Amino acid sequence: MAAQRDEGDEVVTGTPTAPGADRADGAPGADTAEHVEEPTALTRERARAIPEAAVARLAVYLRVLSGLAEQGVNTISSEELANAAGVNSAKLRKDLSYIGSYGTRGVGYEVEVLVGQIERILGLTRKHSVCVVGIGNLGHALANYGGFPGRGFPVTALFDVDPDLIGVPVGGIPVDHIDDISRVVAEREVSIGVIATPPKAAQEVCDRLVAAGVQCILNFAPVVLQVPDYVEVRKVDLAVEMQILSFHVARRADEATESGGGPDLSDVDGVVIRR
Amino acid sequence: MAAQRDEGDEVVTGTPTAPGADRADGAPGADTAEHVEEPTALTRERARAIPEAAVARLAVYLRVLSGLAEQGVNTISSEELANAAGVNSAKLRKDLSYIGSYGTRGVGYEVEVLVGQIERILGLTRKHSVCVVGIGNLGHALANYGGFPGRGFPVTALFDVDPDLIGVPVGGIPVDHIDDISRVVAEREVSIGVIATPPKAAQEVCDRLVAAGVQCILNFAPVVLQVPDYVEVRKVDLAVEMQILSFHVARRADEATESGGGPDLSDVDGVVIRR
DNA sequence: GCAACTTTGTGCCTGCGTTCACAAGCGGCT
DNA sequence: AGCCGCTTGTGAACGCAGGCACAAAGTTGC
Ligand SMILES: NC(=O)c1ccc[n+]([C@@H]2O[C@H](COP(=O)([O-])OP(=O)(O)OC[C@H]3O[C@@H](n4cnc5c(N)ncnc54)[C@H](O)[C@@H]3O)[C@@H](O)[C@H]2O)c1
Ligand SMILES: NC(=O)c1ccc[n+]([C@@H]2O[C@H](COP(=O)([O-])OP(=O)(O)OC[C@H]3O[C@@H](n4cnc5c(N)ncnc54)[C@H](O)[C@@H]3O)[C@@H](O)[C@H]2O)c1
Repeated sequence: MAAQRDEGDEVVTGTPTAPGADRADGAPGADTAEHVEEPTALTRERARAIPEAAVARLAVYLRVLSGLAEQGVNTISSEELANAAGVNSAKLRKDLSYIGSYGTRGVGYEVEVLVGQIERILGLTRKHSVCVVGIGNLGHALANYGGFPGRGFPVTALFDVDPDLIGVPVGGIPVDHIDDISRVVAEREVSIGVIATPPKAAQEVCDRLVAAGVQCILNFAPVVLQVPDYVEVRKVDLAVEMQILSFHVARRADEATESGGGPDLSDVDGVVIRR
Repeated sequence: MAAQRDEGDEVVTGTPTAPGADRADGAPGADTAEHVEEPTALTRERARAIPEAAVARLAVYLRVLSGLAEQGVNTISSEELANAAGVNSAKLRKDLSYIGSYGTRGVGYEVEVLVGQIERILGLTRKHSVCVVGIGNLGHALANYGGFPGRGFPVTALFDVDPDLIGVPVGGIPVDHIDDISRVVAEREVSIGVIATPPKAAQEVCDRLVAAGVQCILNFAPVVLQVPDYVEVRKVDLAVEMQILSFHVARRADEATESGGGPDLSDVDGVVIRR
């Protein structure tokens, strides 16, 4: 594991991890003892010193930066970039500091350098082959979408169970039967699986993907998938998004109601306070 | 009057989340009866005190509970429900406690009651009319999707600029021209707008939605939208999701490398350091 | 070469969200 | 009726993320 270091040499001095993260109290859990990890082990295991929230933002910065690069912009300050990305500039600088120090004080960041570094951290220097399972409404849209290949995520395999779809090319790629998933996934070195099947089939499809060796899954079906620890799942749940928006609508209506007598809805209050 | 300005000046557009989070609600439980406070104020405050993360989970619980209700399940414990929803049971109980105390100690929660209460909090007792702008690949999928109406989010309007699409029904609804957006949105009382146009058109479409009175937006285009404070935006960014997965792939490969000590290994590395 | 200015990188504080652990409450069993 | 075991609801601790503010570090101008 020798410390391999890239061109960027310097290495950020660790960040978080307070040394004295020991448990203060003396009373360990009564029931489940579990295992407590200790700093050293934890340190290595958690090579992910980068908070996931920061990773998500890095992806956004990357997009903004790519756009700037195309426009011929060479350097940009944290203030400007933060503005374009819709975040606080201090947060942006902190996010960037997780990946190293690539800025020049008094000047800003070199767009190209930042693009390169973020891509490196996000693992975009490799291509990540993607497969889509369930070529219905959504699956078709995904297969036809041109935005993925351009960003290093070529869709290389499509699966379904519908006999009418098997063999038919969608977005240039012929649909394979789900039963061939293991073989095809191995052949095309698929590393990310996208689930766009009806909810009922999602868990089974997920299991098959995992069995085929896929360790990263993006799930569009509105179900909670059960997977082994080593598999990473992200979900896109439109119904949940809608409901969150609905919650805000309700909140807003609630506040408005307060001043003006609302129509009939009376149930809004009563949220209550019981204790 | 839209009050929407673009990048030109620094609008700042406050942080995306938590608009006026200055509240330092002090007494959550308030079991001390002595300090009497006005129910109204507290009610409202209480309501808005639900963390957004909890709202998102409530939506998930709701789905699980709805499924259980259909299966004829009457009661369920926090442990079971937490399991089904993929969260920690303590967290689940705390989430539920935000909306009131509807459980029975020693027994659990009555499914129907919980469903009703969560729906109330999420504002699902009203229908929220949805419009989709940009009827391309994704827009078609969304328009054809049957899952929204069933959950209280009927899609009632579709917009595009492509003359070939105008008037053509998709999923039973004829596509209107974007220029008619204000009128149509008002007529059909649209409260949620979905943006599925190419990135370049997204900000403009967003501005039009806002001008038309839509205060909740779900954005699929990979751009950071600028909106007035009172508008709630949620985004679904597939590229970002992919990149987060990619990050995990890279990290994993990194860890593997560590033990194996691969010779050539590519560039992925040096992600972190810490000491 | 020095001073004034700009912008980064980060220590520190604050606040939120998560998790633990347990008293309180409820039903059932004896 | 009273006890026992189960499950809720929540106070409290903890850890992480966000944001401020400033020293460090670099640039530009004189
Ligand atoms: N269409 C949307 O806009 C939309 C929006 C939000 C969520 N979703 C979710 O995405 C998923 C797909 O939606 P859709 O509208 O494309 O559905 P769809 O019914 O149009 O397509 C589903 C496809 O999956 C295939 N399929 C079924 N079982 C399968 C299996 N075991 N293995 C492989 N393929 C299988 C079907 O043959 C079909 O082609 C659903 O879970 C839906 O809830 C869709
Ligand atoms: N298709 C996917 O699976 C997918 C996946 C991720 C993200 N996205 C994003 O979703 C958006 C839509 O993707 P798509 O594949 O459906 O694109 P698309 O090109 O198929 O469709 C875009 C539609 O928007 C319409 N349009 C263009 N300008 C408009 C305007 N000013 N007002 C109204 N309508 C306008 C076009 O006429 C077209 O019908 C894009 O931003 C894309 O990046 C799509």
